[in-house]
Amino acid sequence: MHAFDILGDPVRRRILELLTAGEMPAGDVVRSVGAEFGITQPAVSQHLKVLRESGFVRVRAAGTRRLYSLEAAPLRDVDDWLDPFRRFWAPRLDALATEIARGKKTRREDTTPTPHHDEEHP
Amino acid sequence: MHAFDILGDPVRRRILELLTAGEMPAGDVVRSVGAEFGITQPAVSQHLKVLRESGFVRVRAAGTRRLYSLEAAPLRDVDDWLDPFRRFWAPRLDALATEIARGKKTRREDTTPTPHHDEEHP
DNA sequence: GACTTATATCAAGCGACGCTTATATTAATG
DNA sequence: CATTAATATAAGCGTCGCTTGATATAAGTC
Repeated sequence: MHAFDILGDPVRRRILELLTAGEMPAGDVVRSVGAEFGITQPAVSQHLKVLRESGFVRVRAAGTRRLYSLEAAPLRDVDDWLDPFRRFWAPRLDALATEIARGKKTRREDTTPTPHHDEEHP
Repeated sequence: MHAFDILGDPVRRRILELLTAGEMPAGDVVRSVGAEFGITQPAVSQHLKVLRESGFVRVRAAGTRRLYSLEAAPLRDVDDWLDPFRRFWAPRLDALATEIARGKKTRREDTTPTPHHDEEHP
């Protein structure tokens, strides 16, 4: 299942946002998200499973609790996918800043951008 | 329909990637994507419709042709959604660089990040 | 104006996904 | 050891999105 399919679901997006605050037991996620979306415990648990199997989150057992935490990699992939599109709104010049900011490997030999659509119709 | 739902489909993602090269007639998209995914003209046309109605692309008529081009806004929204997660992989320090790079409006009063999971259970 | 080209729309089928209820599993607790 | 708490799994069902085949629209061409 592709990363974007995972993020297609609002419940899953919300779960990821929640985990931004740090590790959290499944029960807390269930209460929070369950209340917000009006869905049951199994429903949330299944979303957690999807997030687990797609590598978006990690689990750690603590007694009967399951502590979930964010896993950066898949989201980073999404971020990378966005890369070719950034030039459509990034102010230019900052190309370098972006490189630095996002810790780029190599990419881009600075071909003149040519943003889309150039009216020349008669 | 949420931006991530739009991007959930691989055909639509490919179309957007194609349009990265600039404005392109529907027919070209049909041939390119159609061949790559083995789908018909109506299929592609409907994906274009979805992209149109969700604001990911813009159309311009030129005779019987329809010239499609990228629209940055929705992708930018996705980029913005990723923001709270960036600290999970961005090397820190670059916070400033990122701001510059991504042309941030205001956001973030620089609260100490505190990346996830902090064990303190009794 | 008939014909072709380019593209959109419609109707229908199918499959996948998410939700629910019920139940299983495993750990803590008395 | 029986019971409760926390979480996961199973089975069934409805819905929704994707694709196809057929058709509509509209602009160029002869």
